[in-house]
Amino acid sequence: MDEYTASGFCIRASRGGGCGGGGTGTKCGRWNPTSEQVKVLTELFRSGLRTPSTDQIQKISSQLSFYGKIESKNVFYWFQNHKARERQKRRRVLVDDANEIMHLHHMTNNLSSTKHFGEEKNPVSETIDDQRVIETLQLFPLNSLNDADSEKLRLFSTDHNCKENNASFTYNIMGSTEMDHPTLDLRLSFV
Amino acid sequence: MDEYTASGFCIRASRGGGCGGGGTGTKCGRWNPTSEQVKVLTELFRSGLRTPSTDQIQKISSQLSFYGKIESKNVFYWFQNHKARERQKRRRVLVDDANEIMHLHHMTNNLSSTKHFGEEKNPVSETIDDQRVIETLQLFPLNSLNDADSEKLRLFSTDHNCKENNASFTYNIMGSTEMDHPTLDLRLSFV
DNA sequence: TCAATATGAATGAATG
DNA sequence: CATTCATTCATATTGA
Repeated sequence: MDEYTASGFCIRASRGGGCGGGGTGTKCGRWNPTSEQVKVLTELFRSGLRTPSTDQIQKISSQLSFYGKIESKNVFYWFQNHKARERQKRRRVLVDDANEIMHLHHMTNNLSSTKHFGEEKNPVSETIDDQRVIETLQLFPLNSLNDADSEKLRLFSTDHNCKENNASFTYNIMGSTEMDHPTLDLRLSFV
Repeated sequence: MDEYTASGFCIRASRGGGCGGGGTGTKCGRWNPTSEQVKVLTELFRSGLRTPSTDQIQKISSQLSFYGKIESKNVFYWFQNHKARERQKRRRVLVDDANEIMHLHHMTNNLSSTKHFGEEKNPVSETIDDQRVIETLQLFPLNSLNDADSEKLRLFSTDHNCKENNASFTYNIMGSTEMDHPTLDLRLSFV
């Protein structure tokens, strides 16, 4: 459940508060890496370092302290976060790309080449002409779900045969008083 | 032009805002959610969804891409931000209430000792009296960690005494064009 | 035009 | 290693 872990309180004082001592004018609170520090860390990461050992962390921290205040734990966390986030990013990008391809597939199937005009768009990547894609999708008539879209039909069907089959993500037309779009079936989201 | 009057000192080079690395637009523009997308997300949130799992995020994103360009990342951030900001708001309200109660407390203390209600702290949350907790924690020595964290102890609380111990520094001046600082000898890091 | 605000994006620091 | 939270940065939007 939403048990709030009785944990981390951020104990930070306000800006410029105590934190005492600091000769380098370091702000109390969390580590604020210097651009040089980030540069070096990134370089290390790029060179293949992922999970530095304690010794390596110590050394790196020691060296990076040349550019500003730093602790070993900062280095440790930096690598942890960097690694995790790169992994996340990769995962999400992959899925997103798959989705986009699916959408483009649908689009081209539906529109059937009514877009020759303006074709001089740079085909470098699918990300360049975002606007166009967005417009296209937005203009895409929601009612034009003809039988060709078997998949979409299935997705948008108010059918409720997907009780425990979490594999299928179904829509559930809500009251539809003036809802011009299908809504997510929230029940499935809490499985 | 970019005069940051109050906060200023944004010395960090390109952290954060960078449009690097396969972001949404891949150009510096950030995701601009459609009203339908926002509507659906808000509905999900209102229905109790706070931290969707990765799968849920991907599904939501996939479905919302029907209304416009969107990435999993956007859904992820949306929920993070929404949740955090609701929490912020609530916390502020709580603090305000606490202050008010304190005021009332003072007043009623002067008047009489009628403070029977409100005595039982609701165990729901530990954040009721932030001020008090914060003060306590700040005074807390922070050394009282149990041996369960021996590993972390060894790593975290040992150094950060970045003195002039540069004897062990190993510099490797790279033939960089305008590198005004010494660089880490990466070879040391991979031993 | 320029502020204040809302909000998308990022990241440091944890926790399990 | 994954997930989460607090905080901060940056920008789009909006109001005066």
